[in-house]
Amino acid sequence: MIPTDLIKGSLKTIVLKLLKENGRMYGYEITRKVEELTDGKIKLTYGALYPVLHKLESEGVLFTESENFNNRIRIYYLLTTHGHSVVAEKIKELNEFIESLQRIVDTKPGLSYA
Amino acid sequence: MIPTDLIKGSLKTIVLKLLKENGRMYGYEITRKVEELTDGKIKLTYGALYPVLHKLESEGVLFTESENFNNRIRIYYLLTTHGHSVVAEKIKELNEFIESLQRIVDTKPGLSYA
DNA sequence: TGCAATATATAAACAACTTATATATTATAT
DNA sequence: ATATAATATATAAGTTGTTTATATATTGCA
Repeated sequence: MIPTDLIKGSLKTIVLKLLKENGRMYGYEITRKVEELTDGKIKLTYGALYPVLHKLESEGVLFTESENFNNRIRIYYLLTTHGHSVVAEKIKELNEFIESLQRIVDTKPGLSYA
Repeated sequence: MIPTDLIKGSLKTIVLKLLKENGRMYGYEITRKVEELTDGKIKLTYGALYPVLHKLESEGVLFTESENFNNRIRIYYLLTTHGHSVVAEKIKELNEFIESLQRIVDTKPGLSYA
């Protein structure tokens, strides 16, 4: 419903925010959660999600815990100590972004009816 | 202040919304207006803005009017008839996106304090 | 005289995402 | 029995889009 190009830049922050909230999550779970929170309006693709998770891991923002669940491997992602401070900053930026977008979109369409 | 990667996907919609609002604008004016509306938090780069404007023109969403102002050429961009219906759709999508982001960011950080 | 602001534009390099593909298990429906 | 959907992770090629650097030119201010 919401075109993917709108979501692009926010993907990293969304992932970090969810991990902060839920302690630890695996990839598939993250996509489900985002769909649930947005009534199916935002659907993350794995081709975008996994590279982001791997990159955040290589940057020391996340670390993983592998577990066996019903003969399937589940890779949980968790925030590192450093990751916790990164999330706080990212969420602040996202809030500023949301505010800025609202100011742009909410401006009245001219006072033509006044 | 707001990292550019957050803005990326919304650039097109922001430009279209401003053109709808102001009738016609030139590139430099668009960057000024966005800075003004967001207290300097969003700064568009020309390397991103002009390709977007040119693409929208080639798609028939915008058309241009060149004028001479103080010996400088100003290229005004305006919405075509088709462009007007595109903007309406884009703004709707952006509003849905903003709502979705808010739902993700506003969820309580666990009921750990309840 | 030089710097900042105004004004548009392109190109090379880089980053990021989409689409397609591969693999494997479990549950549900037919 | 068999097929399909859901669960689950991952990579690669191709495409798209952005950053950074660069070019050009005028006006106003110090």
